[in-house]
Amino acid sequence: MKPDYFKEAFNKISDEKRKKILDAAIMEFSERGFESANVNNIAQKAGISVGSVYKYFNNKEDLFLTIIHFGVEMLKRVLQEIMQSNEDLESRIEKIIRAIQSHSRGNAPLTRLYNEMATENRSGLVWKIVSDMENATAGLYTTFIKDAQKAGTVRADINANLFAFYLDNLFILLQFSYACEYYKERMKIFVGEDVLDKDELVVEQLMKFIKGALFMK
Amino acid sequence: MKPDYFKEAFNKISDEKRKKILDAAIMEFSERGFESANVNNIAQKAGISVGSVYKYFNNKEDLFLTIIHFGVEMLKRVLQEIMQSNEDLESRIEKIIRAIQSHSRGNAPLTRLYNEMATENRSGLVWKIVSDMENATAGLYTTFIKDAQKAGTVRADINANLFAFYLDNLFILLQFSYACEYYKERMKIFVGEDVLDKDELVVEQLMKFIKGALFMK
Amino acid sequence: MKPDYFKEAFNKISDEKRKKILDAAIMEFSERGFESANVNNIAQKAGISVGSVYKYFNNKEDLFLTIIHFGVEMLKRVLQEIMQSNEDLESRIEKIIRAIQSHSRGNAPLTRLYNEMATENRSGLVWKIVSDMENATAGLYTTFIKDAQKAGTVRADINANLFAFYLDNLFILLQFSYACEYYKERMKIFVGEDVLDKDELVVEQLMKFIKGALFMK
Amino acid sequence: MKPDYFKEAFNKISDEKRKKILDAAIMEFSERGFESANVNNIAQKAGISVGSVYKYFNNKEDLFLTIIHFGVEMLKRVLQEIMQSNEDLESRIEKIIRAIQSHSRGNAPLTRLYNEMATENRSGLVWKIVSDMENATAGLYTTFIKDAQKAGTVRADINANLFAFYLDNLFILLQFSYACEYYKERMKIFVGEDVLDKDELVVEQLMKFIKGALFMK
DNA sequence: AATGAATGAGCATTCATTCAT
DNA sequence: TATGAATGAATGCTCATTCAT
Repeated sequence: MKPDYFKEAFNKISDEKRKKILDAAIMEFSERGFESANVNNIAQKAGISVGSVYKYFNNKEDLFLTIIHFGVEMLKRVLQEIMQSNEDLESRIEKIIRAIQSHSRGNAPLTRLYNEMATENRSGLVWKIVSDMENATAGLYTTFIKDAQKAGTVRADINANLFAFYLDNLFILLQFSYACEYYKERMKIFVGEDVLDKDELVVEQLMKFIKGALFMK
Repeated sequence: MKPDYFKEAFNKISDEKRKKILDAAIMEFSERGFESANVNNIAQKAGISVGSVYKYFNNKEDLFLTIIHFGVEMLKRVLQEIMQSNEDLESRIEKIIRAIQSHSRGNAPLTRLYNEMATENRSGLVWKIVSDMENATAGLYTTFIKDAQKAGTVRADINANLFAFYLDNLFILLQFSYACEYYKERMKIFVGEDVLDKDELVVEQLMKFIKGALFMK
Repeated sequence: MKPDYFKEAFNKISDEKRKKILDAAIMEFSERGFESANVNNIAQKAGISVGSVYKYFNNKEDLFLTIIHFGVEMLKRVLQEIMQSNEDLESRIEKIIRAIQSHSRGNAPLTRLYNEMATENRSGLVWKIVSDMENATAGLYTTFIKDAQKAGTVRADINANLFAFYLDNLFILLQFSYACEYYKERMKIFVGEDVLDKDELVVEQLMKFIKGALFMK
Repeated sequence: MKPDYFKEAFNKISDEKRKKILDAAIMEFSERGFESANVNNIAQKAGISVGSVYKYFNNKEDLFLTIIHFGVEMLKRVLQEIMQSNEDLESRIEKIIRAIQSHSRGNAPLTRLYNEMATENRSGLVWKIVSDMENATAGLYTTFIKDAQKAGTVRADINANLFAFYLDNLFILLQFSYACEYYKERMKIFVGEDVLDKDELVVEQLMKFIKGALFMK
């Protein structure tokens, strides 16, 4: 019933303090990776003592999981906002792409963490946190595609589950391409050094790619 | 002129020994990540002494880079083989997808390493190794799409660079989905627990997705 | 402005603890030399953890430099006390000789360190610490000799700088002869096995040697 | 009966090879000290294999002792040559001073080794090698002084043993001052930056110092 | 509740020495 | 006899975690 990875004490502190701790941890983990991240550093950056960190979290891993949880919740909110609107699938997809551009740029460290986490050799625990978001996402995308198939806008000869999967794959790598050094460089190689100044082109072409894949002609 | 990250001595040992060392390192690095990987463990698994490891490599990082280099070369070879065939774009894409399925399953640790590496906070060095493969891939895909556009099989109203990019994005995440725990779980959520037994379906649907995106109707 | 080679934390601990650490380090370094000295040993001897050693000092070298600094400061104090007295040159020299006898015996490990340090292949850093003491000593001796030349007690036909140098050379080797195994054995060969029980004779004869060299007849 | 620290095999190799090995060892030991000296390096510099080093010497320490032995023998020869001449004490002392200047400059690494060795925390073994030279030196100096006392050139009111000791102390530190970085810097502080260009002055003043100490007026 | 000094297990790396060839 | 690849014990240093204040 307490799906959290922090102790009661972390709930009781001021929002400001909590934010400072989360921000410090996000920066440290995203800059140095889980192993190299230094708990003492995080405490210092957050302006609290190490002792306090361990009053709020059982260990380094739980602090990491809390951050992940926090990031996932933020992403969830962004997605839900888009998904709750009453537009057609095409508009929603375009909105998601634009949201990815602004969110992964504005929350680059958090996005890098998502990449980090997917690598992490502690997947088991991480998975518990992320799975329900993936579940939600998967369900939503699949449902929308199925609905659109019934409505006749999306072609009927495709497997909605797999198409939802491929769609989300495109979204995930786009996210990384705006936030993670490695994928950013890779995108530049594919598209050109100035790709980061051509958001509109990226959206337009990705929409063409997806529409071609999904929709009736 | 010496693009390698190992010492002369590593060249002189038997192929069998070299393989044992590379395998041990691949396992350790892919299982635990760069930081947590233990050089003494690698030596033990490889059946040699730590001292020998340092006779072959200057340090842990160089051992890691050698592994990456090795993995990249292997991937290159797989791709080149496919690309040099004289088939049309559609067949080639299908071949790539099938190659991804078998290669990322057969070389899961190596593939996990690719994910690991893209995360690594030592991107600078890693990038030097991987960038030329990315360059080659990007060039090839883009050229093929442009040629197909001229030939009239691929629609003319798209930006070849970006489409090549999206295509490769799909490939990369497919790779991870067969090799990395996290992405494997995610794929199961999207497609179903038995997805790993449905390779043919995955290929067929991905082909539909891509063909819809690329080709004329 | 902070001419010290230790961290703030080393200032904050109790005098007793600080002394235990310095003593342990002096013993280890003087017994085994810089390279062979074992930081873990020092920690154990001092009754603290290795981690603490590194809370107090950035590294082994800084610990060594701190010890040297400490030894130099102690020597400085001994010399200054003697030099500030209002006696004539002859009395002062005799006092120095006696001070050397008691100080190098009472602080043998520290004195051995001085020898060690003069050898050390890290002279650069060490020199920064010791040079100001050497400067002070050189200046003092030279000035005193010049003054005595003006006063007519020391002969006028000598170069004060060089005579000060030779004087200090005698002092330094006397120091080593009471503290370092090698030089102690050598002294026994020159003077006899019982030389360590004949402090008065050593003083008396060294005074004769120096007075003959310096003073008018 | 075999007062050497090397194996038979070292006797059998060519003079040239032996010299290369000794030179390489002298350089390495004097540059880096006993602990930091690297046997593999020495072998490489000498153009032989490590295996061979261990064919010639039982271990690193014996190699070190052999070097010391070699250095001592060389010094002995220099001294004996001077001492066998038929001059008076004063001339001989001057000759020794000049010999120190040229020898410690010409064989700086060897001289540094002498300093190194006196520090070494393996004094026991070292002492066995050096003691007979010290014995010889001590005996010679003392005898000469006693003879000169009988002849009436050196004052009768001094202890020949102690004066010989002080004399040799001056010689030893002069040696170091020309060969060891630390003592060289110290000499510059006492005498001036250009002291190394003023050999004549150094001799002249040291002669004055010693003559004042020893001789009748 | 908060602090931060203290702990000590853990790991990368070096190098004297051995021994199969 | 000579080689040099192989060994593995040894050690400086880091950092997650604890706990006395």
